[in-house]
Amino acid sequence: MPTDLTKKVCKRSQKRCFNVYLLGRFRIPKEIFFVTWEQVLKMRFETSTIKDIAKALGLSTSTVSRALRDRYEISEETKKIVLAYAEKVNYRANPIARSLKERRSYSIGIIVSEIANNFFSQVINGIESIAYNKDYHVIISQSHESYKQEKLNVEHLASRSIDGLLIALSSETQDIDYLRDLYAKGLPIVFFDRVPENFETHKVIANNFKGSFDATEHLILSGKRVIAHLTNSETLSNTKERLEGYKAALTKYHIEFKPELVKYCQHGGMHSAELEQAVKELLPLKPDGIFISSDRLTTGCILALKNTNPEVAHKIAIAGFTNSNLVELFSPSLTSVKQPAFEIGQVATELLISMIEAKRPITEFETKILDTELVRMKKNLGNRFL
Amino acid sequence: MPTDLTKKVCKRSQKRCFNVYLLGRFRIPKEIFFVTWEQVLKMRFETSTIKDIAKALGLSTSTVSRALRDRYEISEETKKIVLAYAEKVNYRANPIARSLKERRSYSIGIIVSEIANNFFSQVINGIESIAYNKDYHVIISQSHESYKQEKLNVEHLASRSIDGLLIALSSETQDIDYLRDLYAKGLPIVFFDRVPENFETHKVIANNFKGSFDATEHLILSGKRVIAHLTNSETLSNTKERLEGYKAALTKYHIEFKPELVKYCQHGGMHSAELEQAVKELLPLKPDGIFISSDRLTTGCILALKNTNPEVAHKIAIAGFTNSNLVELFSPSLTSVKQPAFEIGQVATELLISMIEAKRPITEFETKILDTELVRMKKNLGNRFL
DNA sequence: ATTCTTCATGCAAGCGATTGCATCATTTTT
DNA sequence: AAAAATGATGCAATCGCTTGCATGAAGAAT
Repeated sequence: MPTDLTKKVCKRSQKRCFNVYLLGRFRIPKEIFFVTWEQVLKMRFETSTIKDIAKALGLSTSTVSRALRDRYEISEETKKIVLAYAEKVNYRANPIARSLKERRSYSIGIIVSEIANNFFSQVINGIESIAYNKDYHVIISQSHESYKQEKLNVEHLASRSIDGLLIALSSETQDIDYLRDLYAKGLPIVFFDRVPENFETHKVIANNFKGSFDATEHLILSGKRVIAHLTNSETLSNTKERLEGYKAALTKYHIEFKPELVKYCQHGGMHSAELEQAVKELLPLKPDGIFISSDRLTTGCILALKNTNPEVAHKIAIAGFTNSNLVELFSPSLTSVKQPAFEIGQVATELLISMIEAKRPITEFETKILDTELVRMKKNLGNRFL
Repeated sequence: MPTDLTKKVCKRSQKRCFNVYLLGRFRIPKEIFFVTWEQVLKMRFETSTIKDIAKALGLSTSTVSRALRDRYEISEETKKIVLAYAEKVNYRANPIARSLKERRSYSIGIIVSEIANNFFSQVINGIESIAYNKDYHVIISQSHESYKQEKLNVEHLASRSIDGLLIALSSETQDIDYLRDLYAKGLPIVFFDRVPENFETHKVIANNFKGSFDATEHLILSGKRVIAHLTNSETLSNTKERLEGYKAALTKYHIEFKPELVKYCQHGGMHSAELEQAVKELLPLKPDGIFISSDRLTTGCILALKNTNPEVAHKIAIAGFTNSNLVELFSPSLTSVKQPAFEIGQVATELLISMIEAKRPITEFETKILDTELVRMKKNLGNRFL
């Protein structure tokens, strides 16, 4: 790629010729330019390689490689020399070369709907805490709750040779055959938060049933009787589980379950119109409490309430899943169900890495269920500042 | 790595022997196991390579490679055949191999303090929007406002052969020599939001001066006269610029600048104690307005106010930098300065990619300044629901 | 007809690291 | 003393892809 060279233009086709390099009118010895360009490339990140060390120490590259990896074949003495020299020249193994040779990249892919979502960013922190310790890198992608985007990202990651995948499905996703394909080809996958049925692998979720039960029960115990339920796409695993928790609490207190009080949001609250519509449909039923089943929906619903019906916004008790650390700032205030996001990330990562590093195919899979925490609304606070 | 083999234990040293493989008591022909293991590795991600295509089509790998890359040397006919076949077998170039050969990875590193911060997650969305289009991958790392972590992450990324780096410095960072080193070695770097002085490269920032001026002026025009300023680490570029904007607004309205009304938070509000301390020191000065200069500080300060001095929290007017999309939910409500986060990400990425792909060293650098937006508090809303 | 261009393709050398096996000197065992 | 085992190291192939250059055929220019 000798940019200093004029390439001759072919008279016939008017395209640039190849194999013919001109400097002015003279054919020139290419070496001059090639060497220059090569040097430029070499200079860029002039890091020492195993070869350099080998040459400097009068050893072979294999010996150096083995010494660096602390293999038993190499004598202690040699190891010491190699290690010392490597340290001196600040040698870093080229991870790309290693990946090529070892057919793995020491990186794991993460797919979440939005990193801006508190729950997911906390999960990611959990993932990183484990991954970095075990010397894995993480590559984060966002699906923005779109199936198409999700699939694209996963395939992009797969082509980048990730060693494993951690994924929370988008609210749109129904068809996970593309994941099955990759899984069948040997890509370890661990699902978290939003997990599919009929997919035999490790999964990590919050105790959605209990979280919902607790939140709903809390509303009931505060005297609410007409409790609506605003929730995510019907297809998501946690939507179902949370609905069950809600129902169970109603049952326990002998409150009749009314399907019309349940509203699903296909896009998980990505569009505010969706939420406003749901709120609009719900209000005529005069709910005195709403239980909301996801982070984005919770904040979105309060916003929608405030925007469309400010006069009732403060009269309806709200309990919802959210990992926002700003809940205390919200007005109207609410009771929140916090998922153990950080831990979910940690556990999922541990499972994934165990799969990646397993010597032989795994046949036993677990679904880990971690408890949620109910953070009750500070009652007085809520009123004092109203 | 033939795991099916028992390695004989050396009687002398009690270590496992090498070069000697046993199956039960018999020395066995190693090939059997090696082949098996190789096959397992092969099977994992059984993707077709250029070699496979070449063999199937009776061409050389060079021709296939060139055809796939649409080089002019190859005839249209051959290209068509190769492309069709590649499509058929769903060929994907191995990016690792390509990276090794080309000495670049087609990925760019991002360092932010927290992805959970709305500003940064929006920046990241902007970065992705450009990067993915140009076929670059992004790798996100968080410094958590720690210098040590930041340096570690940058070096980790660099060793992963990123092609370029987008970075917003942590609030702790003072010494950027490690970045200078990498830059000198040829790593393109673009700074955004928190940029260093004396570093000749592209930078992208918000118009911090004007943003601060506007916010402060807004407070003044609402009748406030004792306006405190809560801000980030004194060393950050935007801290200085925002302070200047604040001062300029005071000057314009003939309000005396009082240094004691300015409080710096070294850790950018990562520790709530830091904020509570600042609030505690500020309140005795009886401010009737506070201008806060960063996302995390803004929310953190309101929280601290509410927690420590709920009785005054609603009496002090607050204006602050924040990109939170939940501002409308906050109580007390506030006036916010929104940075053009998405655009900052886009512009920074475009600049970075232009550096990466530049044919020759760049000597002219730009600092792009994008305008902020002032979102005024909804006055009635603020009161009606109090 | 001869020489020069133009086109199309293949050869082979890397990129940096890993690793099976050969080699050889040195024990240890029989 | 001969045979076997051990210990330390090097050779060379390989991962998948890119690319400078050689090659050889066909067409154009002289």
